[in-house]
Amino acid sequence: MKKTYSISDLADEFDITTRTIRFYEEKGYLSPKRDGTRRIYSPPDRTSLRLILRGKRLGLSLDETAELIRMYGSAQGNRQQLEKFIVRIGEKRAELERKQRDLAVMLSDLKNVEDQCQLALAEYGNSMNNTSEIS
Amino acid sequence: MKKTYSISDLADEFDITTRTIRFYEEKGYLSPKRDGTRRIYSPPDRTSLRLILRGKRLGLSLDETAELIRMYGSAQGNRQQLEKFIVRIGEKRAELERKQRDLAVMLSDLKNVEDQCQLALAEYGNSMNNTSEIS
DNA sequence: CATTACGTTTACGTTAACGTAAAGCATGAT
DNA sequence: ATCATGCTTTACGTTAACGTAAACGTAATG
Repeated sequence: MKKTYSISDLADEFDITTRTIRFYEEKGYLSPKRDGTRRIYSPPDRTSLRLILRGKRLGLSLDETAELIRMYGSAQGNRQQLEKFIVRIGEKRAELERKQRDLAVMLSDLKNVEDQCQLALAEYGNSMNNTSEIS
Repeated sequence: MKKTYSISDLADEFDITTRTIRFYEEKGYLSPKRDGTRRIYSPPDRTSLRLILRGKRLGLSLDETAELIRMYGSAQGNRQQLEKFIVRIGEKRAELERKQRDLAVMLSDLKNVEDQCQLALAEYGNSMNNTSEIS
């Protein structure tokens, strides 16, 4: 049950073009196997792609996302390296947590606007009811 | 107490260049008053800039952010317009909520890596203690 | 009064992240 | 056999969001 995917399988699944997938490979963010000349994607390849697209949705650059993906892979090294690594993780987390706060504020603002709209709509509903009662 | 800001006041405060601020104006996302030829920014101008930068951090395009800013301003119009508007708000909210989920997953993944690192570091700490006890 | 600091406009340059098109190979269906 | 389908490489084009530089105005300061 070693499932594999063609390039358009993935393109369809993630709603992107094959050009995009080839571009990611060209830049070194994907390295699928080949069947002759054709690209064969494994489940890990698929996961990498998903992570890339997730980062993209959050406004990370491909390089930033690639760094995160590398981070997921390995928590190894000597003490010095580990300590530096933890600092780096902390920076990334701070960045993501700021995005989280930004998002919370935007969603709250948006909800306020939505409530205002609903109120205005309710007014329309009332006048409609009134006029329909009058007529 | 009608506070105003120069272009470099805002550039310093938000840690961007004056070029960036002029670019936003050139594209119609800001419209400061003028003192002769010099740009004078009001608190609302400053707020607009903050909203733009917030959107940018979340990976929104300037146009998308501008649409959000327009949304904040006005919940008016006839019933048809209000209904369309609410649908549009719902779409935006869905998009932002997806970002929220993406962020939660990334932060969780990052925390796992961090924990692994801490564990590895603790190992180093133990062997250090051991060797120091031995020596 | 020359320098320093801050502002202005105009305009060409740059980078990331793809889009688009051309030209060709392989394979299964009609 | 040829037609459609799906894959390939190569390569030039495009857009957003600024960077960078030139050339200039103005106002305070040593």
